[in-house]
Amino acid sequence: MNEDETMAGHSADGAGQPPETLTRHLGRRVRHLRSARDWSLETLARISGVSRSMLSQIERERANPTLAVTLRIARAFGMTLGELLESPGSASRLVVIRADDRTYHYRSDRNARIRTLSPLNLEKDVEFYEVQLPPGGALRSAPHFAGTREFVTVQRGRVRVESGGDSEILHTGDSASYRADVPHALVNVGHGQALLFLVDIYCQSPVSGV
Amino acid sequence: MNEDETMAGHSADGAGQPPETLTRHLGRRVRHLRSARDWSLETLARISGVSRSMLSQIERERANPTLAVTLRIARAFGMTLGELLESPGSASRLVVIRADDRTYHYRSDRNARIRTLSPLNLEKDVEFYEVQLPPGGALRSAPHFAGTREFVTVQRGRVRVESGGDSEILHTGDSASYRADVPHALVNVGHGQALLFLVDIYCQSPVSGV
DNA sequence: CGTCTTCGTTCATTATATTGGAAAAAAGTC
DNA sequence: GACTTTTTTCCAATATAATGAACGAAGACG
Repeated sequence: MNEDETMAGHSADGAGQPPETLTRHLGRRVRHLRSARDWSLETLARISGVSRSMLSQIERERANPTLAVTLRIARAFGMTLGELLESPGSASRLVVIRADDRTYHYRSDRNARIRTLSPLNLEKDVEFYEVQLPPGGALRSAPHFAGTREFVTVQRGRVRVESGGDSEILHTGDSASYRADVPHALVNVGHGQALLFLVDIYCQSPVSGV
Repeated sequence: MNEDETMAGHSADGAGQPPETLTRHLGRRVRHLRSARDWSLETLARISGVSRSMLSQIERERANPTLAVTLRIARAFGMTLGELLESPGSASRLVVIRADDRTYHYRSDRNARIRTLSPLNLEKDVEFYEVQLPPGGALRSAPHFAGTREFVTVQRGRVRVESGGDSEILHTGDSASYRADVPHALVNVGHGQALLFLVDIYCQSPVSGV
């Protein structure tokens, strides 16, 4: 969620990485996946149709393969290209965030109180927040990088949700999804404190296969 | 969220595609993104550092670029490799789900009551649910495809969250994130009704930049 | 131990990606 | 329309991806 400067540190970073890191990641990943299956380079070569040499080079981070070669490798592991190139789910263990853990109180001013419900150490593809808006309080956001969406649900109160030119009033129990790659806002238009749960989604849904 | 048979239709599809389709998709996408910005091949070439010739070939589906070249193009558009290779986000507009809309009441039995908070017509990369568990009620799930994670927050009550071999008790206001690609469960261990908000994440997080 | 097999790396060759400049096509201006 | 400019495509040259065969190391076996 990239709401305002107060949250700058939490925004997804759309900046890339040097190609070296990409091939480094790929190399490590292929090596790991292959080991996990107890396959030799020869076995993977046969299954994937990519030469042992190339696989060896990839694993030693000496290669910059074409998309087609990369896809063949992905398929050999029963994965899409996206799955191969992305991080494995981190060894995500059960991580608990306690109600009183101040680390996750992200913002508390006269406009809004926001508490992060998702761990700070996860990559920022999806974020989860509890948002409390006092009467008249608002959470306004600049557009975010392309494809970003939000889900919100109103647990208490009455809130206007705005996205691009659209807006709607949400009552308690109502939910909404909307684009967050355009200016957007949540405004408490009721008389009491509003309580919202907000999901920010930065990742794109996969193309079939990639 | 793919919890039980009652939700079988909601899982993400990981199937692949032939290389020709990959380069076809890429070609069309690059052409479209470039047009949308009103950039010439020369402009994109300058920004990306990939030759005009290569870009032209890519757009005409004549090229099988390396990962490094593809990444450079993605960056020129301010995207990660994953974003370039994946479908554009659907034309997500503001969509509201009302508290009393029965369409989104997903399950209501003696173990759990679940209401979907995200629209049913979105691709199933992230789903958002309200879950009510009566005392002793439980929501048990089989493992899900690799990389699936969940976030949960307890709005009321006391709940045990289990994932793989781990488990923790969550009190009101507590949150957790955990792997959902292993057997997992949410169990109401308190004396009253528990109210949870649950986020299911099917998409893989991008490698930084990919 | 010696011999054989498997495995990963090296190396030279082949195949193909990528480029820069020229040519052709398209667009813009008068 | 003629002319100029811009854009895209073509083409040959260069760079690099990808290969198959050889090599060296490690492991298995008698």
